[in-house]
Amino acid sequence: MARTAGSHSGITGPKVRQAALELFAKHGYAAVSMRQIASEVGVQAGALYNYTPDKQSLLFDLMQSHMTELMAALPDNTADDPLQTLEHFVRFHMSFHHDRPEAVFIAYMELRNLNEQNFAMIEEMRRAYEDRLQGILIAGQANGVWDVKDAKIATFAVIAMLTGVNTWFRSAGRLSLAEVQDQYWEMVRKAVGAD
Amino acid sequence: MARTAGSHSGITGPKVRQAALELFAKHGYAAVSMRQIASEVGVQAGALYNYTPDKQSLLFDLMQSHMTELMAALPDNTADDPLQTLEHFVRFHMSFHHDRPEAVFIAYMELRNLNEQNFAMIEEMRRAYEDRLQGILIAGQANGVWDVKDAKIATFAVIAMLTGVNTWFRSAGRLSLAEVQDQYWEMVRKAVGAD
DNA sequence: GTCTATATTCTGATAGAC
DNA sequence: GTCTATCAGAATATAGAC
Repeated sequence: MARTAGSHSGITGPKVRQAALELFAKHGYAAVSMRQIASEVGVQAGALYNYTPDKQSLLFDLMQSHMTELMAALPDNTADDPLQTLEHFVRFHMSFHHDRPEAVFIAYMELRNLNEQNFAMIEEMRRAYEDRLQGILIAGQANGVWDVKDAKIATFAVIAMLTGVNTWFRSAGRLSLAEVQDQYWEMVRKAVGAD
Repeated sequence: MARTAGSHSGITGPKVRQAALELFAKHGYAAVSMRQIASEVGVQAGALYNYTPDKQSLLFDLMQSHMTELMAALPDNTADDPLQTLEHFVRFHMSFHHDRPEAVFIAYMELRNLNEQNFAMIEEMRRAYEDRLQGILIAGQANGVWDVKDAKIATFAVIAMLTGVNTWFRSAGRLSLAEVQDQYWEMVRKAVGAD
């Protein structure tokens, strides 16, 4: 998008983040230059440094925002029925991840490009999210609603299965997201041994 | 590892591939320079070009070798019992992927760094592999051994679930691979609705 | 087959004008 | 807040000596 030199849109900050999100998701953090991001936004490379101290912070901000939004959007585990709580989690995870494929992709692919301190912060947020599912699985186990041998392993299995949908699902395809959600929920329900 | 300048080990080719495998898996294709690979091997950067025409070919060779080995190692679907065939696939997938974490990581993470033609070749091999699992699921469905609504979706779900083990499993951890295989097989068996 | 040296282009980041 | 110009270094790949 061409811009008049020196003009002030007032929304350059968000545009920088959006351009970085798209380019990092498409080509990878290491393969994208600050000049490419600037070109996408419509400014010169130097102007980016009004919005981020460096490239690493840009990546971290994107990942941190994503994880914060994920935790904020996650419904509380307040349903009386563990089976219903698990179903809510499954459907929530699938729809949330479906809505932001670029951020999800970056969150999984660019962990190794975070510096040590930033990596630790993102990992902690990821663990907190996984703990929510693990808590649901433990609760249902305690109540005899289902039968999982090891809640931690089941947590990993379910999250990997659900997140994998992003690699193949396309809205224009054979099935709607709702249909895919139904089928994944059925597989999860059976996998944990619920009736 | 230091090397005497000009010495001829006779195994530089494999060492180049091994160094690239490790470095690409650890830091990502785009983040690794030919100089880094050369340094790991113990030669100067220019010498690498006796073994690969360019960096892209090095990546492609690693991924193609991995997929070729995967297809070659995959057992034929010749068991009489579909349930046993599926169990063999699950255990094979888990142990094969456990044995070569670097190659698996690269095969999943670096697809976007392949050029168009190389990408098409790798994708075709991946599809052939997925088709093998899909064939198993369709056969068991036809025989009434289990009940999967959509074999393609179940294929994606199972592969994502199994491959995800590589992101967390460590041999030194709480559980052995055999124990994890048992638990994943139980979850897969239940998920497809087999007795 | 490996070396050294180099061509050419690109990189993240900064300085100072406006 | 954005520009132009620039620094210092790193990138892939090649050429030619040995």
